[in-house]
Amino acid sequence: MAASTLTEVARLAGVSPATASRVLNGSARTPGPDIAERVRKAADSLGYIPNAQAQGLAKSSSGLIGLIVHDIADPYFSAIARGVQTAARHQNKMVLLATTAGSPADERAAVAAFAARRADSIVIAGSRSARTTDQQGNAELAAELDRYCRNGGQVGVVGHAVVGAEADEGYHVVEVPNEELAAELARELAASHAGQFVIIAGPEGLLTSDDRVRGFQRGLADAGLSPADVLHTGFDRTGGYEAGVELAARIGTPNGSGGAGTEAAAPPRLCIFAVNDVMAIGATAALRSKGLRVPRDAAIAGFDDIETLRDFRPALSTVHLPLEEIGRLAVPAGSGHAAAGAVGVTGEVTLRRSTEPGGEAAS
Amino acid sequence: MAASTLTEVARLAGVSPATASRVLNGSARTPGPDIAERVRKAADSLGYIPNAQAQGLAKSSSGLIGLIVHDIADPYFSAIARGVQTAARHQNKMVLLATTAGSPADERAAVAAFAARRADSIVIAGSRSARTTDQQGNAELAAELDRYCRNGGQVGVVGHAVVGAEADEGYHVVEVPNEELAAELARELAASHAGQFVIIAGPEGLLTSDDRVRGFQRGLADAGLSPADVLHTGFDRTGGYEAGVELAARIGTPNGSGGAGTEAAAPPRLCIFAVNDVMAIGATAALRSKGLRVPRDAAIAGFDDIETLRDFRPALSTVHLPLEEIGRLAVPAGSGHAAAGAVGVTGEVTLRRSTEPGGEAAS
DNA sequence: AAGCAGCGGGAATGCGCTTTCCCGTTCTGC
DNA sequence: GCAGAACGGGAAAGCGCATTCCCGCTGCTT
Repeated sequence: MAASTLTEVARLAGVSPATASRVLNGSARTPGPDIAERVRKAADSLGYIPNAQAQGLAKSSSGLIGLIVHDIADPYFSAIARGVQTAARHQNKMVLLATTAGSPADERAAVAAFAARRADSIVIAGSRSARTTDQQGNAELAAELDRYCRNGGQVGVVGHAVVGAEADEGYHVVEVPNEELAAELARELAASHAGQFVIIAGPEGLLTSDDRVRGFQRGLADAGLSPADVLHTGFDRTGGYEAGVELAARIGTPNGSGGAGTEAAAPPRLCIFAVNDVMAIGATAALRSKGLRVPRDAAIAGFDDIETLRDFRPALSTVHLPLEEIGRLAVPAGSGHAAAGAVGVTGEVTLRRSTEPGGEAAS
Repeated sequence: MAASTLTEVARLAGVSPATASRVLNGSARTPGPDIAERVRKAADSLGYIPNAQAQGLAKSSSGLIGLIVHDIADPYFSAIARGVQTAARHQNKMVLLATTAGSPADERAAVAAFAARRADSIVIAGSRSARTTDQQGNAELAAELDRYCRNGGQVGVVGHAVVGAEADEGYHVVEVPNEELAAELARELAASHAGQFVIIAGPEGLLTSDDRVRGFQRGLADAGLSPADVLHTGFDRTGGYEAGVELAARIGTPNGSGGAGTEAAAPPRLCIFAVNDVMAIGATAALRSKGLRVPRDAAIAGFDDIETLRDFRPALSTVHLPLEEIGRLAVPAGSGHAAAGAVGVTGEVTLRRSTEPGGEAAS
């Protein structure tokens, strides 16, 4: 028993398909109430479900929003995805998901797939990469996006404009002030920390990471401090952990435990900035596994303010980002002319226990 | 400049649309190599992207997999979503996302929308509800699903068969042994805990929650203990927090802090089972906010083993569930006959610090 | 009373693609 | 050497729907 079609409904109702179509979708022309009723009843009794593909073909629009993320299980992306989903619902559209692990080639493929499905708009949430190995991929991605836009598609990008895209029409970006916020974080930390600063960064060339690093260094400079060491590693928990292991070695044996050959005087406490929360958590875990304690033996701060991590102890100092709102803003307005351009969001430096200056004293 | 069509490609290549179609999609009949080359070149130069809607319409299949979750930002669901996404990729299909907050009405609507898009299969990940207020909604959902299956759709359900669905063809469920695992958890905990047991459960009628509660009680009974108190609350962090506040009051002032009117002898330590990790975290936060410490003043265990929470301290005792695998298994096999039936996964009780018996003694 | 606007309904066309059917050609087998 | 098979290509018929155009009708104007 195949799904019933509009024609069947029309036949059952004793009207033409045209009329049936008119009553079942709010067309401009509304047939008489009696007929409408008949059609609706027929549709109901047949369990009629319009074929969205056919509708899309005829109207050339699909009610689809494409969403591209690196990894949907990453809390950063899933928070954004929630926002996108919310916005989609308001436009009553559905969201098509693609995960790409950040590979420009995969992203290009995803854009093409979305274009093939005639998605009304595309949201790209992942951080862009500027590595030379990705250069070609980025160019192709940009070309694909441009073509999509030229064909009337709308695209919203989180964070950074896609490298090399010629923002025609219908191309807008949600600007996240990563650099400014990181600078602010650095300044606030600098005010209360005497020790050295270290940055745990993502792979070089990952724009979001680079921005945050740059901002943090600038903030340090603003405070009259010299630049922090930068450790490049994976942009995830594992990366943070590995960097944490290295830093633990650098910090040395914690005071109080009877290590051999420890210096007599405690060195000034290290202050670690991990470019995202998940990395910060990983680093903290590594430190802990080496017998070090946060914030006693090292202060640590992250970025993003991931909700799931909010109950983590010591409470993680971080920069709050309105992730869900970012997701909402990233989806292009359904109706109306394409508002090309950029909207901004603001974050907030949120200092918590993990960078408490009193850390040295506390248990 | 509208997207170019197959016909344009064909014209440019000097062949018929039929031939062009045959070369651009692996049809059974492959045209001659010279012609194929010509067509491919034409397609390339035009930047041809096939219109998936039209293809779908013609082939009546869409390459879409519908995924229904309560909330994509919930780490439980996003982990499953990752698995689904992986499986989809292997079938090279795309996933369509719908979030419903667990409302059967919304789920029904989502299924209808998926059906309208002619999704090849649907995965329902959220826990089913058996509340009487949802009864009608559930029935409608079941009916919608049945219809979808009858029309050749495949559906995969995580956890529980949809109440009232008549498993025709193409309906399969990934069985999660919630009850057994909860029982096992209870038995293991019972072996080392002298104090009372309390369960923080989700809303009554939420099947996953009910199963876990039932299993835990059974495990307690197996160990010769009387049933635990059950607190029903929200199935999320907030619910856990609220329950935690109440339990904190029940536990009373922690030993050592100078509360007035504390009993002289420490009462046996409470052992709390929250039916999922996120709730357990919420409860822990509540306890902590009341000055209580885990596991010293209360032991606590969760369920799911959410990855993002793995660095939480005290490390949360829980039941590990292979969430990603569950997601993968939930998506119906793309090709081949619909393997109706059920596949099972196994979890593993994972005891960690939060229920350590030595908790009373440790700092 | 005749003419015209306006409306409710149907016939027909096309969206872009797949696929069946058909036809002309070349290759095979006896 | 010729019948028939096998093959390579094109014409055309949909897939299910929206929509334009058209037609007969009612109700109004002058």
